Amino acid sequence: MPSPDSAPNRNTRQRRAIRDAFVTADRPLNPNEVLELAAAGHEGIGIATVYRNIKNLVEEGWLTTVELPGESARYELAGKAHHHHFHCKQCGKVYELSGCLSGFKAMAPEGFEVTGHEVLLYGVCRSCGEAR
Amino acid sequence: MPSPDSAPNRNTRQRRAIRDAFVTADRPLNPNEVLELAAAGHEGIGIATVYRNIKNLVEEGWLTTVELPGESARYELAGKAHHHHFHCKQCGKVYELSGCLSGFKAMAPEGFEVTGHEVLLYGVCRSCGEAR
DNA sequence: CTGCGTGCAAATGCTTTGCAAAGAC
DNA sequence: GTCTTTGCAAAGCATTTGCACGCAG
Repeated sequence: MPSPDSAPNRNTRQRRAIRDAFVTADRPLNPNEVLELAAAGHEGIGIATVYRNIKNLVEEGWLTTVELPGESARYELAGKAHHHHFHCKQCGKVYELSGCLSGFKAMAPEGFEVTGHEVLLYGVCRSCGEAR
Repeated sequence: MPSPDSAPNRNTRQRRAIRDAFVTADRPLNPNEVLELAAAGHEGIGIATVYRNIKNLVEEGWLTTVELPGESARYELAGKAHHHHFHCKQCGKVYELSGCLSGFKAMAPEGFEVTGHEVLLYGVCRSCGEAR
């Protein structure tokens, strides 16, 4: 065992399909969405494989976890600029927002050190709004 | 069935214990914390009963749900003013904040209707910061 | 008394894991 | 050929539900 880390990480058909799903979708996906997207073009792919690869890609730093209150975890491509998300109450999809607000540190009481924040907007996305 | 709603809602020892737990703790609790707190002074109480009563109290409007990313749902007394939460990375406790920011609507793209938002601050709370 | 509420255990849904077989290199 | 990855099915957890008994009203 030379280097302590360095996962071999073979380039299988399934792993390729999963990565493609994220690149193509370009929005946070949960394991189930990944399964559907990855299984779409290709033949069958197991849900366990999806979970294993996602965990793997997160450890590699290729994906980051997006946790929304009350939802199961989703994942998106890592390396994007600081951003937050919009959750459509109608279709359930999650979109990425750009930009952010400042002044969060002022919300905490004295003596509390703020090291990060999370913002989530709820509402109706454009396609759902137009459809109504 | 005269009135369509109006749950009879009997005042049992267990329900009293659960309500006490929330009043005493005065911070968001998850079902497991409720179980421990409610079971503390009194004799045994079932986890199923905790879940059933929490769901009940939420429907009644006595509790509201507090969903934190990556955590199981917590609940707190309803009727408080609009506020957000602070999650201490050290001790894991969740605190209530007062105040809020404005300008969230501007974060969404055109065509997206924003009906609500959620803010969560992460960091180190006062007691953990002092202890260091 | 009359039923609602409780407790237990079984059911459920999502995620993880064990193991033998298939595939990457 | 060797060693990782897959697929299936079983195991784990947290939460929910069915059912018979117990307690509140």
